[in-house]
Amino acid sequence: MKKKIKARSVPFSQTRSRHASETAEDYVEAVMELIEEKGECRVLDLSRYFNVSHVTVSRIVKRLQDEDLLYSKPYKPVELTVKGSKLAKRVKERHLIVLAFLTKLGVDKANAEIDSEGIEHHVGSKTLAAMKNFLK
Amino acid sequence: MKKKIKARSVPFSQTRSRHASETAEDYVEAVMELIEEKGECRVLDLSRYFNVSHVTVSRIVKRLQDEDLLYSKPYKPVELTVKGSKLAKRVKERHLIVLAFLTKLGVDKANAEIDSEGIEHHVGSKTLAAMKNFLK
DNA sequence: ATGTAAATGTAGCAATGGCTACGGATGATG
DNA sequence: CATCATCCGTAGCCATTGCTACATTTACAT
Repeated sequence: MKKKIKARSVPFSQTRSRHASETAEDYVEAVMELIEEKGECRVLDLSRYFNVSHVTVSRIVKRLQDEDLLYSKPYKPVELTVKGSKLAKRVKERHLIVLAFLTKLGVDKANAEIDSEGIEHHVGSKTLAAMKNFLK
Repeated sequence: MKKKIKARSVPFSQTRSRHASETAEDYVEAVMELIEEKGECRVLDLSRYFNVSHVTVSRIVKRLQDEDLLYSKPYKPVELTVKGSKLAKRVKERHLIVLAFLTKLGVDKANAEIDSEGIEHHVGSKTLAAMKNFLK
């Protein structure tokens, strides 16, 4: 009599690990932008960028160092590893595509920027390709 | 000499509270779907749906009861409050629009389902309107 | 060279969402 | 009405991401 419960489509994307990956993507992207903008990226730059305390930033930076995405010595600027730099480029490119896509769809700049920051982490390769295609 | 750090566009969407809202949206939507599908929604139905343990579900259900979105008595099915039901309807409608949108964009069904579940939480009213317009 | 302000680190707390292990409640079946 | 499988709650652990308060380091100015 029981109906089988349809499991959701992303069985292994447990919330916690998915969120940790999103954080990593946000941070490497921010570090790359900040280095481009002002030559270096300090913990406080990141805390202002994300509107969180420097404590939160420094703990996350530590974790991303363990994941070989960032590196920095105490009291020194944060830099990207080769791996982090590659990830940052992919993330930024994806972000720009999503932003351009929403804009072309007719969303105003302010809302396109807000929504693209949330949406970008969930755009898979197929959806990204479809967006690129729409932009042509 | 210092450049001003451009704060990100969503200053108050701190990661933690944003994630808690997404969880609420996912749960009310799931409860509504499960009640439609099989007449009632048990904790174990939700744990199978989300692929998490029943303990995780029951803690989240408790929190959402405090937020007046769900209610249930011990060992009884989970039900939606009026507030939860309204939220669920909005969320489901938005979900369906995002799914239809991605499909019309040319994304295959499987990927459209996966991505829409992540994207839906970040689609603001302006973007949603643009998607609806595209569907016409 | 020294002192001070700014930047960063450390300690420790809370909320959220994962888990296992265990025990109590419910309901169907004999 | 007793038993047993299933369902659910509780206890207690961990990780992540918030925070405040306090300590330390750095760097610049005098």
